[in-house]
Amino acid sequence: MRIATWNVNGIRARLGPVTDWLRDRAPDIALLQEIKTQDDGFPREAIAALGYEIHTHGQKGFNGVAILSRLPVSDVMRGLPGDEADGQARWIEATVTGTRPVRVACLYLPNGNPAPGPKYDYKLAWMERLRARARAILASERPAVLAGDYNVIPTPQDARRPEAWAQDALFLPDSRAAFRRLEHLGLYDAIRLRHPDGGHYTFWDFQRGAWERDDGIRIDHHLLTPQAADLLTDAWVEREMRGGERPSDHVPVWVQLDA
DNA sequence: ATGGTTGTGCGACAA
Repeated sequence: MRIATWNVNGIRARLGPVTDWLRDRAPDIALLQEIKTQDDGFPREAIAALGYEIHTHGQKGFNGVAILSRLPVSDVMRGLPGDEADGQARWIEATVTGTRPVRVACLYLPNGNPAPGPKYDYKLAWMERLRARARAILASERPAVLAGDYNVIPTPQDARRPEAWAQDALFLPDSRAAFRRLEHLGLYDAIRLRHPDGGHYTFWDFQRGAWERDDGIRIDHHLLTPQAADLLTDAWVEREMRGGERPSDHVPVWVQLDA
């Protein structure tokens, strides 16, 4: 079972690249963030025609997440629990069954800039809700993958120029500490497990020639329960997608599980 | 210090 997460930065603007990618790379499961459309605006036909079941949690103009799967999907849950008043579409979760069932969550963690301020407060509160949900998923003692745009640079080796991010919500000490708290529950960062060398950036800003300078950061992650980590056979970043036609500012990040 | 770019949707705002 191969699972890819990709912040597409607008599914309608990216429909060509996304359908080409689904056809060429054929992920079993694709977890998309920032679809930037309501559910009824999602281009279902073009993607369903490639053999994918589609489950969306959309929002007008901003945010929005989706699960695309060539394998059977069950028990879909929309919205991160813990705040009934939160209307932002940043979480969808489901069970996908290959040779065995895997619980998969697709998340778009708040950016949090500018920090300090209400947006940063929302980010940290959201991460605390994520921790509660992760704890419940871990308690099932089953294979589960929590993947998406975490908007957190976990360590200095995850940025080409860490000093440039010192005051940014993606790298502030409280953001990194909250990410570590997730890991300390017993979740494993798949790219870190397979590639402890650093680099492996997943995002390059559209501005200032960031891609041409390889001025990247690693903010898109797969966090695995121990039962999923036991099944992990590979993890990689599809870096070359950033140089393609009409790219997103993020690239796909993959895991392969023996499941 | 500022401005640089992209997407949504048509004026800002988010990133």
